[in-house]
Amino acid sequence: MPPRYLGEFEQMVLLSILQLRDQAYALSILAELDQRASRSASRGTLYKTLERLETKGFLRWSAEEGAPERGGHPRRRFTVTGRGVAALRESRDAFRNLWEGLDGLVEGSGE
Amino acid sequence: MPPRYLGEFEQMVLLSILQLRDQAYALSILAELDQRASRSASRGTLYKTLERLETKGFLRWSAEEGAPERGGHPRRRFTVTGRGVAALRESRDAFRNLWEGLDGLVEGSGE
DNA sequence: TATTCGATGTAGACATTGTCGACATCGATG
DNA sequence: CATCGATGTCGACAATGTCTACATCGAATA
Repeated sequence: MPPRYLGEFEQMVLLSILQLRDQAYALSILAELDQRASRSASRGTLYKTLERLETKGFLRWSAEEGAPERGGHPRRRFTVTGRGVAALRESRDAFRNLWEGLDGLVEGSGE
Repeated sequence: MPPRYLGEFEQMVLLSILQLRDQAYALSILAELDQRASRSASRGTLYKTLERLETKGFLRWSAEEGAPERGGHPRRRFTVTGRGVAALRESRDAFRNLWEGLDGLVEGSGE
């Protein structure tokens, strides 16, 4: 039975792809992650996650068409599948319920 | 160097404790998780997470004082530390930025 | 033209987190 | 005394997070 939930980083990656629309390439995902979530990760880390996410059917990719083809490898463009979006939504809802009413409490004086 | 981020389940556990205020006992945390996030987990899973969270300084616990003392073990009451709250806040902010503007997109027609 | 650089991606290893089931304690009940 | 219920502890293993090599190939450059 495959895992039922998305890990923390997996969610971030999926969300970054969604944000980038048709510009979701590995390197730009890394930049998006860094900008929006102040989260830095190596390319290896990202690719591993991308690979697992694909295996689970949460994302797809296609080699960039009619593109400059500058490197030794064709650049891959990633897109989130419907299942991926659904998983994201479920997780978001769960957290919304868990956070309900806590914002003020958490924003006030600590400890 | 200890890990910088909270895992998905760790966040949920911390949030459940916050929701329960002074009623955060292991079994009630499990119930809270199930009710708010439809997330079920065994006691073993929860205790392991609780133990790791404590090691990282994100939560504390105290044996229930002047209580009925019904079982072989004193019941433990959990509370989130200031560091725990801060970690939660950071994670929440990161996700807020990542979700920015995507709600509509995700709510609409799928795939 | 040989070297280096930049943009990609792959592979393998290992650390952290998520997950359980089995085991143990002890008062209350049958 | 055998069970049950409320607690916790342990040890094993699966899933996720993370990095450092390593490899390719066009372009820029020495």
